Amino acid sequence: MATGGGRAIKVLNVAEKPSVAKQVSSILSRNQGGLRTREGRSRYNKIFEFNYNIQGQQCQMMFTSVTGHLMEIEFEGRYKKWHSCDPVQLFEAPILKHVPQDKLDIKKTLEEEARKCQWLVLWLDGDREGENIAFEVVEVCSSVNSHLNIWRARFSSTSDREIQQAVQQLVRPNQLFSDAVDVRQEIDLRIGASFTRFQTMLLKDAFAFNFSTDGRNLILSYGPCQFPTLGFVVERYWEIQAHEPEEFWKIQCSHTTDDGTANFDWMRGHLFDYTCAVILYEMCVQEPIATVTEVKPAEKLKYPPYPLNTIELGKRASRYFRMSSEQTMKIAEELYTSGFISYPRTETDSFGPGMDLRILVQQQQEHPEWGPYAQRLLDPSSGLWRNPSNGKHDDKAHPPIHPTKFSLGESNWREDHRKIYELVVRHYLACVSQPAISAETTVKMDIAGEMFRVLGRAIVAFTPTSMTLESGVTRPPPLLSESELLDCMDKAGIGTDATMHDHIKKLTDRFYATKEGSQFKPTNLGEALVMGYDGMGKDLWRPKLRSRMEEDMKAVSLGTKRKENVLATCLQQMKSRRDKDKLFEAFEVFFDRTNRTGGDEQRVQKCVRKCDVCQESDLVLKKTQNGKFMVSCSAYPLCANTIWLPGSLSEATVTPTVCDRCSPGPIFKILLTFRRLEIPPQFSISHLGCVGGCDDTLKALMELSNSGHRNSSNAPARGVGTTAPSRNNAQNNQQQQQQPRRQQQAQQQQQQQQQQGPCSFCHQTGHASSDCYSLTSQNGSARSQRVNSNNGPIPCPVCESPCSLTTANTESNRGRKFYSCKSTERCSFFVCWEDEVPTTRGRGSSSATISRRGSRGGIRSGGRGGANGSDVRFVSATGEPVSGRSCFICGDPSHFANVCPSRGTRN
DNA sequence: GCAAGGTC
Repeated sequence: MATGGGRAIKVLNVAEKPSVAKQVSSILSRNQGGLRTREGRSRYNKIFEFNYNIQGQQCQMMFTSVTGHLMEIEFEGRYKKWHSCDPVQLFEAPILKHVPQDKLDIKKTLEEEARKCQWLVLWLDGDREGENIAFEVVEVCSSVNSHLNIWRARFSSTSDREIQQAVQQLVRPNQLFSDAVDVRQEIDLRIGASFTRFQTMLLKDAFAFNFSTDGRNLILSYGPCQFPTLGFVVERYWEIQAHEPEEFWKIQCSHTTDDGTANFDWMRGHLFDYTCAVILYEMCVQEPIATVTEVKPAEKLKYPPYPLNTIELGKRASRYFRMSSEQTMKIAEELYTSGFISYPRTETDSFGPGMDLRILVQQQQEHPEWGPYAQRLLDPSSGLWRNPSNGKHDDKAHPPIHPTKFSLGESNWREDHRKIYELVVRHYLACVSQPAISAETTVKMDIAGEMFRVLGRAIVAFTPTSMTLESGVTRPPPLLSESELLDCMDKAGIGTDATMHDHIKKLTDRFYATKEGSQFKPTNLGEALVMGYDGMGKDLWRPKLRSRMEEDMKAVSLGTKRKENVLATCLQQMKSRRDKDKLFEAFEVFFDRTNRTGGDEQRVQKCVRKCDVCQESDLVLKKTQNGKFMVSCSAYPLCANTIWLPGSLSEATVTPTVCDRCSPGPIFKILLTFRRLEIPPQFSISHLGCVGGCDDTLKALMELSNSGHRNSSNAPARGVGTTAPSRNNAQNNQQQQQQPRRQQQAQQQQQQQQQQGPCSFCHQTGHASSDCYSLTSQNGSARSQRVNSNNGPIPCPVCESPCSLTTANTESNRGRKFYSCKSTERCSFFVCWEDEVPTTRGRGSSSATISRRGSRGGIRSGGRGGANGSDVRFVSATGEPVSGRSCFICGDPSHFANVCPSRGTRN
């Protein structure tokens, strides 16, 4: 660094935001003969002036700021309009970097000041974006003063020590860090703009969307952050949809004394196998003395949270107040600008060594609610104080969010300001506190080898007051909450702490998701988009794409990958991913088609005749995306004249042959090719047809198609304005969407069957010939098993389905036989035999069928219920053996325990 | 009319 004693040089200092310019100026100007402030061209970005000595060089410091990025990138003029080019061209279209209109004031200030200066010192934040902004400032300043000596101040917080150190150890800006951001910007712009234009223009008019856009223009945007965010919401929704409730069983045990009731948890949790649960339950009721094996008093410490950063603030505000992350940031921003809390956009969750943490507590002593606690914290005799533990995040620019000024609540605060301020204060007080201590006693006990546990009770030995076998069902997870969503995004590196809430808000703004309380539910549109992109490549909506990009950016910033290579590879990969068909397929699941041309619906389009309705345009042959052919007016939607051709068509081509019978002409004949299996045998698969009315063959086939012949189109043979697909209104579509998928499938199947007409084999309705029972019986599957029961599994006495014979494998019940119906979905037959299966019922299988299920740690559910006159042995609730048919819960001989009214009848 | 990232 050049040094010298002589004349003072003029130094232009630029910070990323006005607050930093002010803070740094006030630190550096201390004891330097005063700080002067003057206005710049931009009303927010003042200029501070003071004298300072940098390594022996006397400097006249001018300190101003920008407000984040000074420049933006955009496509060259001729590519700006949506219809100016094929969106795919945006992958290569020239890009310009320029200072936008609203930043011109700042640019002017920089130019004016730079002309006067010899040095430029860049005080931008210490991250990649900061480095990129630094180069934007360099570009503006160098353009008016090419002799500037350019320096970079590196500081990780605005503490006095850091700032003093940074100014004495100036370095050069890092071009590689800045390059990484250039790559990110270009990729985001090209991918975002190209995919957004592509899918908006393709889909917007091609489908009838069943929601209101509140008068706004519908934009189907794609972005490398917004899509993974949507993906998290949709993925959870699909998980809920796919959940199949499964029944489980658990032993509930309690003990009541004068002090109250202690409910013990079965340490197995629950089992999915009723048979096994019954065996274990029986063992317990047979030997009901509970032996307490362990009484363990323990002191539990609840540690304070890490210091607060933006993501944690968002998560906590959502959890405590159900406040959206967007609203939280807005309020936090307002509290920050009015000086009550520190800068709210920070990753940092640890306090640096320079901060006076006690002063912040002292400020809070007067508060009526938490003031007394703050006083105790400061009292050394209380032993409450503890230096905060540190998290692992540090953005090197800001401290964790903390209160900076005391307030009892300001007159202009709304309830949300009060809540967020209180959250920040309480979180801070917690951070500097000792852990909370709670006393907890764990009691473990053993009943017949089964372990139970209760927390917080001191019990020594006893007989359980009640012991029951309870059933329950597994439940799906809840919809994704905002707090969970922020967590998912944080873990996957989607967005930054300052932009996460924007990506979340975008989901609702774009009608991709709705917010119910604090939970997100995808709309049909959101689900359709993710489904479409899933077909194009799962990574397009999963967080991996962004993570991979992040890795590449990191490599660019370290110099291990070249900027140009990363850009070219990434864009090339994305360019090839567009797939119209996949998007159409997905949207057709959720929405009805319009006849407006949004996409490439008209794969075949040729004039057949002049339209006989509007008398102006042509009737043309069209093929829809789902393969149906129609002849319709090219003036649609002004004229809706449409003739639907048979659904059994595989191909159709307009020929130059003119019909010599129909008028007014010319009417061109269409070469029709049918699918053999879908038309009656007497018809030829190839036919030169006429839509003018003379063609009896075509009429017959259209008639068949219309009458619900197998695989026919459901659309009318001819109609005006009635050309919509079978799901013909949005409300219907909406209702359908709300039903579980399985139910929809069943309904669709039923509808298909109704449309199919009678089975061609047995001439009965309700099924297709491919599913005809008369065929399956010939194949010797289910029916032959029943017919041939002497050699096969034992038939269930209730429903005749095969039954299984299970041998218990528990230590004390090893060898006991359980006989249950395999059709557990439909039949509840279940019975326990003391000895072997009665020989009169045929030969039984001897293999044990108990199998463990890994993920749930339970055992597959078996049969249940039943009332059969066999030799059954059960025990009563008091432990006495009950022979014959009695219920072992209440002892009533008229029913079995599994249908005992005392615990409710199932099935 | 499009992205994501700064910040006021």
